[in-house]
Amino acid sequence: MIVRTRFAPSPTGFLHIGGLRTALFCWLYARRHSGQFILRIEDTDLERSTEAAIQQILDGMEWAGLIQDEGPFFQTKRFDRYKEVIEEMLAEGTAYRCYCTKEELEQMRAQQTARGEKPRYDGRWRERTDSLPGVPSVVRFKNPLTGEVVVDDVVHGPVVFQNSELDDLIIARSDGTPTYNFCVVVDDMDMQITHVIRGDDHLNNTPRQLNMLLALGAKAPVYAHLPMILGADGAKLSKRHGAVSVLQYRDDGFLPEAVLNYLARLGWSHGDQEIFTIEEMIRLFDIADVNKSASAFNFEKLAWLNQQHMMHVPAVRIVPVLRWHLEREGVQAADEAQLEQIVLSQRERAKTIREMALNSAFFFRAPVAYDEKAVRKHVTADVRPLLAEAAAALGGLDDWSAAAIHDLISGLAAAKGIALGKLAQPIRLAVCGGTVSPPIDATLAILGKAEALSRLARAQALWGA
RNA sequence: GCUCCCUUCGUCUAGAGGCCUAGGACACGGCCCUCUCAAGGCCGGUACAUGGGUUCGAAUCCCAUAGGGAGCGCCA
Repeated sequence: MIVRTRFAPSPTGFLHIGGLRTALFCWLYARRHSGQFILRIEDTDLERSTEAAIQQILDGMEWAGLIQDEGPFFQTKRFDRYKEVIEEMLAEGTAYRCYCTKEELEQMRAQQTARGEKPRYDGRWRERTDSLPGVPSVVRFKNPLTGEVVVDDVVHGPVVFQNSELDDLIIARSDGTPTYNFCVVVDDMDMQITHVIRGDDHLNNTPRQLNMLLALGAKAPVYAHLPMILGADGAKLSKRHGAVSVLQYRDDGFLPEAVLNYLARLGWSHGDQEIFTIEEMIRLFDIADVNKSASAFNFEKLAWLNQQHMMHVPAVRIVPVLRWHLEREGVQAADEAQLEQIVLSQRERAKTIREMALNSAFFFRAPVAYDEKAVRKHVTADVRPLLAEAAAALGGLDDWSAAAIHDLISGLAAAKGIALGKLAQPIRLAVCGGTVSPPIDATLAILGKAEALSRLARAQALWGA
């Protein structure tokens, strides 16, 4: 059997972190079993689905690297097929027409609620064969009245539902269009989905879908219902904390592999390992090991993981991303080798690549202002001559490598009997404008001799050194 | 209201009856390293929701209770 999983978002909003995790688990499972991952857009809600949302989902999936083997399929393009199945069911008697008006149904529900019962359709048209001419009708699935349905869920274990709790759901609206639960069933059957992996908010829909699948003579897929992701405060994910587009994570400077790693570790683990490459996730991930309980989204841990990935991945992996973020800050950076050096020296001091870009802009723009307080503290009367001496010595340095620069500066500091910091900080201020940068030798080396010396000269003139 | 699901440090988790005076990670505090900021190393505190069983023995099994969540649409 070839494993076939699917991710089936509805384009009524952006792809957020919860959807991405569902997609990831589907994708990982398919990859691990050399199966196929199918992308299906569930756009039957014509009112709320938008073209922008579709594009946004596609972009998000691409950024994350979760590439489908088949699709994207669109349910709106399959209406003929759904209609065909509905006709079949009507003919076979597994579905029937119901002529209740919306008002009638509302009234029925109101009465049931008043009696403390669960609101549901009472089956008043189930056995009728007549029709009301001129009155619009819907088509309902004839759900079994007795017995039970067992959803043998991979993460939850067997979950039993009584058929008596289930009512006859509408599969075709009065305008003839099919409804969600029905489309899912037909699609999963037609697309030969073997493993349905989705959020556990769908667990309650599963027995109905299973009954329909059985009525259609299809083989039931394996189900796995994933726990939800909550906001940092433990409440439902909202726009305030994480329910933003996954593309926002790209814009904020996160690596897709870090986001995926973080998502994988939400509800799943492999011993004490925290950092996983994509390959490791594929090799080690199994839905059977997924937890049952919901988990809260923790931004700090994601940031930490992002930095871990930045430090572990080859620097060239980061270069184009850094370039992209620099450009968004209005900095044009052409030199590949220089960018690589920046990544190497900055990645342990930034949680995100955006932060790295912000911290590295000074390499491309000479400081226009200097941290006043720091200047007062570090550029004291006694160090001014030393600064001049250092600048002069650097001017005579032919080998502009970090090692040579380091030898020169620390040699000078030693000769003068002062701590390295006494000299490094003023130089740092002169070339960066602030007190934070990579080690001073690396900073100067990356800057280049000409640029470094010109910045030093400018600062000296300003400070009267 | 009814049905279904969930419950180990603040957070993510390990834990499949004795290996648990509950392990790891993020965050937090302290120390070390140190030219800044980081990164790194070491140390520290904090958790089995509650109550009953079962058992020689329970975080682990069973039952209640409590709390949280989902579903109950001509939405998906």
